[in-house]
Formats: sequence, structure tokens, C-alpha cells
Amino acid sequence: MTNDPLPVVSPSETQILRILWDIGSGTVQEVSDALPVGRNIAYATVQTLLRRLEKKGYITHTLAGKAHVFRPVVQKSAVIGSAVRSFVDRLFGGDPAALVHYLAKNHEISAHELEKLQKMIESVPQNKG
Amino acid sequence: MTNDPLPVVSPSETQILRILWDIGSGTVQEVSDALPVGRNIAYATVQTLLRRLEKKGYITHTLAGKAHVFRPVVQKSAVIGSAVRSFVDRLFGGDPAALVHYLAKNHEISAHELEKLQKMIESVPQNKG
DNA sequence: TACGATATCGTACATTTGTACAACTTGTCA
DNA sequence: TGACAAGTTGTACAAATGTACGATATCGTA
Repeated sequence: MTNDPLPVVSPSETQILRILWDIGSGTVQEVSDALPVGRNIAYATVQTLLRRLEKKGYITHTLAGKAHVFRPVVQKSAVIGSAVRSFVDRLFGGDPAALVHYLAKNHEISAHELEKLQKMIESVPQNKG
Repeated sequence: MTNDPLPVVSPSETQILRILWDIGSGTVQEVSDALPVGRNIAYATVQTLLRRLEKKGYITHTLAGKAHVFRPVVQKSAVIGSAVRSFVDRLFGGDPAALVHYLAKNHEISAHELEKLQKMIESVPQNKG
């Protein structure tokens, strides 16, 4: 199993990648359209971000008519996993519980939700991606 | 309440800032020494990062002998809060519960810890920074 | 008072990131 | 078959980031 550390995904790139995971695959146009309101990036910019993501090996494309249809070639979990890890390292000294503690203390997650999640892990011993 | 959005703190800067929060205050040398093992940055680089943090308004310094002693002037909570928010926005569509869900599913936090946190918020109705 | 150790300051420079225009290509329709 | 619309490609460029050297200032000491 070759396991080169994946290149950095910049914030903007991450946003694009998230969209692709959501919609499965899409043209530049479709990805543009799927951008959250309030986040306006020019068509050409989305295109550049897609180009860079492809170069970095996160997505690929096929031709459909004259347009490129992009789709992810990496698992969401892999990218998110490494992003979360480096984030937790930097801000919480590598302790995920400290992050959750922060969220709880600041009412970003409710007791009810924590309870639900707690039950979830208690009932499901193995992670399934 | 004036609430200018603080300038971005880069990853490396964040690491430095975290050290200052931990040790309270310190010279370039002291901050350098406090870097986690495996994270070697040249003295001069630490110095630059401290300079930039000061320029951005996150830290200040006083003179002690010939050395500058730096210390944070922003609350850890403010910086962490905005970092967490933008991180959750980008990767989890703004839903903190989705992040915790991820951590739980991937065994980065235990049921026991979740329970503890759950009890904590149930017993403490108000956040106190 | 001159010297070494230790600091800071000015500056630099390659990369990455965000953003995007202008030019060229290619289906499609009249 | 020729023009238009929609796409892609090449290229650009400022700002941020990571990294650090060389010059200069200063404290303590011989």
C-alpha cells in the first residue's frame, strides 16, 4: 500500500472538493452553481481550483460533449481525516476531546447531540467509513 | 461591541500563538525552546512569526534587558473560536455536530468522554469563556 | 574599552493561494 | 459553412506563507 502523504488542499480547494463529494461529479458550471450563496467565485476561478485539484491528484475528469466532468478520486474520509488531524494538532495540541470540549462549552453542540453520538459509538463497535 | 474580524492567523503562526498562551509570555528563545519536538524552525523564523503576529495585533512585547518578551493580547477563545468556525464551515458545512460525529465514528473520542462532556453542559447552563 | 555572545532589524525569496483575463477551440444551429 | 455560445488553456499577478541570512545593536566582562 503506497501511502504518499497527499498534497495540501487549500481552503478554497477544500470547498470545491466538498461540492464534488456532494454532487458526485459535475462540470465547472455545475460546481459553480453549487457554491453556497454568499460565496461568489468567478467561473474562471472555479476552473482554476478544479485544475489544481486535478494536478494534486484529488479529482479527475472525463469528457462529455465539449465540457469536462470532474469527479473525486479520493475518499472524503481520507481528506477530512488528515485535515481534522492537522487542525486538532495545531489548535488543540492533538487532543480531539479538547476540541469537543470547546464545542460543548460554547454551545456549538448540545447535550442531546452528544448523547446521540455516545449511543452511536456504544452500539457500533466498528467504523464503517 | 466593536467586532472587527481579526486578520488570518496562518498555521505556523497559530502554533507560535498557542505556545505563548501556554507559557504566558516569552522571548524568541523561550518560544523556540517550547516548540514541540519534530517541529524545528530556525530561531530567525520564530522571530519573523512573532513579528507578524505582533503586526496583526495578536501579541505585544516589552523589553527585558536586550530581549523582547512577547505575550498574547487576544483571548485564546477568540482566536480558537473563529478558527473552529471557519474550519467547520469548510469541511462540515458549518455543522459542528458533523465534526463530532466524524470524531466519534473514527474513534478519536470515546463514548466515555462524550458522556463526561454531556454531563458538563447539562450541569453548567452558561459558558464562561 | 574592546570583544564575544546574544538580540533585533531589514530584507529577501521561493511557493502557495486566491482571483481572473484573454485567446483559442469546438459543438451546434441557421 | 460560417458564426455564436460555451468550454478549455495559457498565463498573470498580488498577497500571504514559510523560511532564513546578513548587518547591526547591546549587555556583560576581561
